[in-house]
Amino acid sequence: MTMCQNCDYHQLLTHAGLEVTAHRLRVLEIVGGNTGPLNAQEIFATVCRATPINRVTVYRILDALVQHGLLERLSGGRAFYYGLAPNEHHQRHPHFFCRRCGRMDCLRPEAIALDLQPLARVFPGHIENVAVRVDGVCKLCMDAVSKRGRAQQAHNPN
Amino acid sequence: MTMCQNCDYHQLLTHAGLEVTAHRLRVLEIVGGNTGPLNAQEIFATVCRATPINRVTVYRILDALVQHGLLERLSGGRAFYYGLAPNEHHQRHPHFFCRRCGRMDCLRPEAIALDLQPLARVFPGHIENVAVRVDGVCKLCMDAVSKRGRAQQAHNPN
DNA sequence: AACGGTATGCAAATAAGTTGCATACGCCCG
DNA sequence: CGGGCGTATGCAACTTATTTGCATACCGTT
Repeated sequence: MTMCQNCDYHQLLTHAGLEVTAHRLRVLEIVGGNTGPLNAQEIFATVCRATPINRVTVYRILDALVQHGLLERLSGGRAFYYGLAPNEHHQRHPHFFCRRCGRMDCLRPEAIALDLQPLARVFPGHIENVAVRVDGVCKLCMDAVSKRGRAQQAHNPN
Repeated sequence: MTMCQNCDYHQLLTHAGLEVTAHRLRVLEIVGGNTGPLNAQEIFATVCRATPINRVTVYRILDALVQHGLLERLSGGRAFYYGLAPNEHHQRHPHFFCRRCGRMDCLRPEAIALDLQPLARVFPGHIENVAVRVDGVCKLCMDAVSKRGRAQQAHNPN
C-alpha cells in the first residue's frame, strides 16, 4: 500500500523547501491516499472532480514532488505512475502492473527479496533507484476474461 | 549482454510460426547483435541505414516478435526498449537505464538475485514477467557531467 | 495464372508529456 | 499600505512515441 496515515503532507512540503499550495496538497493526498501508484491522467481527473486545475500544472507538481523526493516515478505501460517515495514510514516495495486494465498495485516488500550488494559493489555508474516490476493480468481482469470467454462459448460454440 | 551468437534467427521465426521476411530478420539481428535493449527509434534508424523501411512496419514487427516470445519489451523513460527474450541461451537478467543518455544496458543475472517463490504462491492474478530495473546515471555520463562541471567552474568560478 | 492471406507503406489519429509565454498570487521591503 | 519579486498556475502549441485505417504489394497454394 502506498497509503499513509502517518504523513503530514503540509510538513513534507515545507520540509522539502516547497511552497505549500492547495494543488500540491491535493496531489499529495490523492497519491498518498490511494492503494497503489497513479498516473498523471488519473491524478488530474481526481483533482478535477473537486477543483479545476490545468493538466500541465499536474505534470509540474508531479515533477517537483519527484525532484524533491516526496514521490517516486514508476514506468508502467507507456505512462508514468506516481506513488509516495519510500521514507521512514514506507519501505521500498515491488509493484504489479496489469497490462489489461493498466492498474498498478503495490506488493508487500517481502514478496520479492533482492540483494543489492553484489551490484552496488561493481557497478561503475551512479545507482539512484532499483525497481522490481511484476507484469501480468490482475485477478479482476482474469475473472472478466474468463466470464467473457464462457459467454462467448455459450453464444458461439466453436 | 543481449547479444547472441547461438541463435539462428531464421529458425526462430519459422519455429514461432512467423513468415521469414528480410525486415524481420534485420530487426532480430539488430536487437540480438546489440549489447543492450534498443528502442523502436534506434532500431528503425539502424534498419534504415541499409534498407528503407517504414516506421510503422518496425513497430508492427516488434509487436509480432514480442507476441511470439522472441523479444521482450521493457519500459525505460517514456519509450519501450526491446531485447532478445530469455530462452535456452539467455538467462533473464536485470537492466540498467541511464536517465541522462537513455541507454539501456544488461546487467549480469547474478547482479541481483531475487526469489519469486513467495510472490508466485500468494498472488491471485497471472504473472507474465518480472523485471528488475536499475535507474541512474551511467559511467560515461558521470564522466561527461564531472568534466563539464570542472569546465564551468574554471570559466565561471562562483 | 488466379486467389487468399499476410506484410508493408502511407497518412492521419491518439496518448503522454513538454515548452514558452502570460497572468496571478503570496511574501517581503520600504 | 503599495510596489516589486519570485514562484505557481493557466493556456496554447509543440514534441515524442505509438497506434489505427486503409491501400497496395508480395508469397505460397491451388
